[in-house]
Amino acid sequence: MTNLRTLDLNLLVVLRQLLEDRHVSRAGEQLGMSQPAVSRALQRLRAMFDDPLLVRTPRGFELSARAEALLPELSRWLDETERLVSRPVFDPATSTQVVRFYGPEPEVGWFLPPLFERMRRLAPGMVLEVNSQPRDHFGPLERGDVHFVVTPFEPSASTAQLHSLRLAPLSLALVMSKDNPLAQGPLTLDRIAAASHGLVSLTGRGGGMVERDLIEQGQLSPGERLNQPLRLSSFASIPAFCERSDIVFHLPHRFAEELARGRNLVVRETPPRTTKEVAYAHLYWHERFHKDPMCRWIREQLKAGQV
Amino acid sequence: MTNLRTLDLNLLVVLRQLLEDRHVSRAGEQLGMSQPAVSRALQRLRAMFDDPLLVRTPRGFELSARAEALLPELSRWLDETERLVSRPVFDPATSTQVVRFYGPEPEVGWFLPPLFERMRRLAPGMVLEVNSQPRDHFGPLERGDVHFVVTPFEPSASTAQLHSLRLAPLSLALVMSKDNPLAQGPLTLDRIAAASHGLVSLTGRGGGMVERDLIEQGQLSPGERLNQPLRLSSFASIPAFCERSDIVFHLPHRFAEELARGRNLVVRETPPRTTKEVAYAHLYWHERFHKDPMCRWIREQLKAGQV
DNA sequence: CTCCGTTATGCATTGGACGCATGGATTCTC
DNA sequence: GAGAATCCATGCGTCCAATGCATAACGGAG
Repeated sequence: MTNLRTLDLNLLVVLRQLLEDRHVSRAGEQLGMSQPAVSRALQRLRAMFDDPLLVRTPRGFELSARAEALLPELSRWLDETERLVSRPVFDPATSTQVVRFYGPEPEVGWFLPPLFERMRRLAPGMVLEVNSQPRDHFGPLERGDVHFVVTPFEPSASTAQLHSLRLAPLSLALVMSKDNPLAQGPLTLDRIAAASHGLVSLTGRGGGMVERDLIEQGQLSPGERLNQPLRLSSFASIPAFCERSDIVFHLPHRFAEELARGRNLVVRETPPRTTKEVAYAHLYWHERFHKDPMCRWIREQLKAGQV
Repeated sequence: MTNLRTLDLNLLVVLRQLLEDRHVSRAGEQLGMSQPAVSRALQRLRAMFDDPLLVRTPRGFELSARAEALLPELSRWLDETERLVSRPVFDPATSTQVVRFYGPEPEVGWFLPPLFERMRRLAPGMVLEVNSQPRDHFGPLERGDVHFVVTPFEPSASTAQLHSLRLAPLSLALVMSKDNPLAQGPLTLDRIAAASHGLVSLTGRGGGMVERDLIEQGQLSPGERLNQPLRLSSFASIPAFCERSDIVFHLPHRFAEELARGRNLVVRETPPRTTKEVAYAHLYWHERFHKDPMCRWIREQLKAGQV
C-alpha cells in the first residue's frame, strides 16, 4: 500500500483544476496561485503519479491516458472530500434522528413537553426518547448513552466536560379540591404548612423541595416534618386523589391548570416566597455533543420553548 | 461550498489514526511523527471541523458525536484516496481493454500476429484493433486515436513527443513456383535482379525496398527499374499467382513458409546483403500512453514475441 | 497529596511552497 | 522567415508553517 502520509493530498485539488483547464496559467488564476506555483505543483503531481498527466501538443496541453482516466474519478473524489469536511447540516424538517434524554420525573414531565410540542411542529420525523429509570444521573451522559439530562441535581465535581443550561424556573401553584378549606380564604404560608401535601416522585426525592422551603421560611421548625400522607409515582391520578381528599399538590402552574381542567379542582397561586418555591432544573450535556448540530438545535428549541 | 484549497487534506490521514487510537502519542508512533506534532495536528483538525473530535473522559479520549460519524466515512474516504493515487494495475488475464494500432500492410501482417498470439494466450479478454486505411501515419497518434503505430516510415521532424521501438527486422526470403528457373541453381544477386517480381502494397510503397537494395548492390543501375509486373493489395492470392507464373515475391521468411505450405511453391533464402534486405518497421507511440500500464504490457509482449 | 501517564505549549529550526523575474520553447502573424 | 505573443519552466530569495525537543500543565490513581 502506498503510504498516504508521504503524499501531499492537497496537490490533488490543483490537479483537478489542471486537468480541467489543461492550462497551467489559467488553473493558477482559478486557484489563486501564481503560474510558477502551479507549474511546480504539476511537477510534484507528475512524480506522485509517475505519469506526465499533461502532455504538450500543438494545441497546448492534453490529457495523458492516466489523466483521462483520473479526471472523472478525481471529481468524484473531491465531491466526496467536500462532503466529508463540510459541516454536517441538520435539517429539522427532514431529520429522522433520535434525541435521547435522561431525567427523573417530575422534571421530565414539566420541562420536556414544550420541547416536544416544537419538535412535532418543526421536526416531525424526529423521535424523542426519554428515560426516567431511577439511577445515576450523569453516568449516561459520560457514556454517551444519552444526549441530554434534565435534572435539578448538580453533577458531582468529578464529572467534568459537562455543559449546562439553566431551564427557566416554573412557578408553582397549589392544586386542591374545590371543597378543600384551603380553597377559601387567604392562602398564607402557615395555612399551607398546615395542610396535607401529596408529592410525585419516582426517585424518593421531590417533596423535599416544599418542605425545605417552608422550613427556611420559618413555617416549619427544623426536624418537624411536613404532613405528606400521599406519594405517587405519576401525575395521572393526582386529580382523582385531590377531588376525594384534603390533599394539596405543589405543581408548576400551567401543569396544574391542565390537570384541573374539567375537574372539581381549583388551582391557587402560592404567595411570593424565595426562589425555592419554583420548580427548577438544569439541562446537561456532554462535551461530545456540544457541537453536534442536532443537539444544538434541540438546545435552541428548549430555550425558545420556555415561557 | 467550503474551499478545499484552504484546507489541509493531509490532516485527515492523521485524523483517522487519532480516531482509531484515541491516543495522541500512540497515533504519533504509528504515523511516524512526534507527539507534539500530532497534538498540533489535532488542534488544526478541531478548528477545521469546528468540533472537539476527541473528548477527555476518565478513560482517556473518546470520540465526539461528529467523530463517531466521521470515522467510518473517513476510512472509506482513505480507501478511495489510496485507490485514486495508487498505480493502476493492469491485469492482462482479466483486462477487456481495446488496444488500437495503426499501420500499413504489409507491416501489420508481418509484425502484429506474434503479438496477437501472445494476447490470445495471456490476455484473452483484450481486443486488438488494427486500422490500415491508407493515410497520414502519425496524425492518429497525436490525436490519441490509436495507442500504437507500426510503420517503416519515419515521423516528420515536427511531430515530437513520440517514443519508438525498433522491431526486430525480419529476414526476407523468396517465394516462387517450384517450376521457376530461379528455384534451381545458385540464388545470386544478378539472377534475382533479372527475375520478375511481385509486390504487395496498399500504399503504393513496398517493392521499392527491394529495388533500392539491388541498386545499391550494383545489380541495377540507377534509373533502371526492377521488373515488377504484379502488384497486389493483399497476401491472400500470392500463392495462386506464383504457382502459375514466373513471379517471385520477397517476403519475411516465416511468412513465406506459411504461404508456401502445401502448395507447389518453394521458399529460398536470399543471399547475404545489406540490412535493407530485411523487412523492418518501428513501433511508435505517443507520450500520453508512455506510462500507461496496458500499453507498457503491449510493448513488452511485442518485444518478447520477437524471434 | 504526590506520582505517573498523557497532552499541551514555548521555542528554535528547517524544509518546502510561493512569488517574482527571467529564460526557453513554440505558435501565430505578417 | 523574422518577429511578436503566448505559455511553461526554472533560479533565487523569502517566508510561513509544520516539526522536534524540552518542559509545563493537566488529570487520574494510589
